[in-house]
Amino acid sequence: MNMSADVGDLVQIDLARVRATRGALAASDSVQALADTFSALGDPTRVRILDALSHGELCVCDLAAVLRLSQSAVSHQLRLLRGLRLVRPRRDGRVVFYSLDDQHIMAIFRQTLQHVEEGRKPGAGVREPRTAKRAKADR
Amino acid sequence: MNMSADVGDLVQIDLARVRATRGALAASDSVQALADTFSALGDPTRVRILDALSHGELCVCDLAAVLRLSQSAVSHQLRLLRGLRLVRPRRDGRVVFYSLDDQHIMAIFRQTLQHVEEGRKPGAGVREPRTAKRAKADR
DNA sequence: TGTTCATATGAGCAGTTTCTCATAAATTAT
DNA sequence: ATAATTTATGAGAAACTGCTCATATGAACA
Repeated sequence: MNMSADVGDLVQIDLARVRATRGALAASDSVQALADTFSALGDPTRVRILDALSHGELCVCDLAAVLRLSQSAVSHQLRLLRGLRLVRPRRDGRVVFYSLDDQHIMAIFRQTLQHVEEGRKPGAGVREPRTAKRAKADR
Repeated sequence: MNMSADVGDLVQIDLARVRATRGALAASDSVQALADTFSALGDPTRVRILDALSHGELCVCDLAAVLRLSQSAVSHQLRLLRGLRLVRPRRDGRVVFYSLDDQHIMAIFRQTLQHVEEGRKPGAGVREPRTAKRAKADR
């Protein structure tokens, strides 16, 4: 284990800037919360679930049909999304309807899509066609 | 392999709603792009990198010092973020400075934090303290 | 009460991820 | 050129993810 750049190692580190930046960092609570949430959004299946629900509530059963996934897979994912309050259940008899729990999410989708589109613009040629994530993507 | 709810299985599926919703789903390109991007944001280390860079550009070396990570780890993560055009490199001699490549990201961070805060509000008691993601979180 | 339908959950496998170590590549200075 | 410094990358280990299968739980109805 060699943390390489513990401030103090005599590398060419701009100590002033390092300390200043450190002082301005977000609380680790916030960092963790952000990562948890994005992590939940960082899966095609869950994006599709949220996208589907954005058009209105659906029961687990219909949701599975819409996305052509097994009921079990959908249920597992819903539990995760529920835990992060991204979706909300409403029981009606033996059926459970799910809906988006927070309109922020769709706004975030929109903005993120904007970021993505931004990249496909004429100007700057794409340096690296995103090989890294593609792996997971094409699974 | 039992896709359970292929439309046609005679379960209690609302065929009309299923088909309607299907027609309104986002293109799989967009879904994939969203998932790829969120996936990149869904890791504490990368969130911290972006947060640090949001205060101004930093060379790899300083960034590693700020976050107390190895140079190698930072470099690997930067490659990933670069691939998704979340950060951009600028070479100056043998040093490479990285900066945020898109202001959208900080806006997305802000909105996502809003979502998170929303949950900590007085009203609705937290049903499930986010056990699922905690695992990864506490790694 | 017992059966049926809808949803939830536990276990386990196959594929990914992220880190570390070792080493290559790039750039400046001697 | 050679050495020194900074960044990039490949390989491999340990941990994590998302799916399926099997089964439990919950609600409605005979």
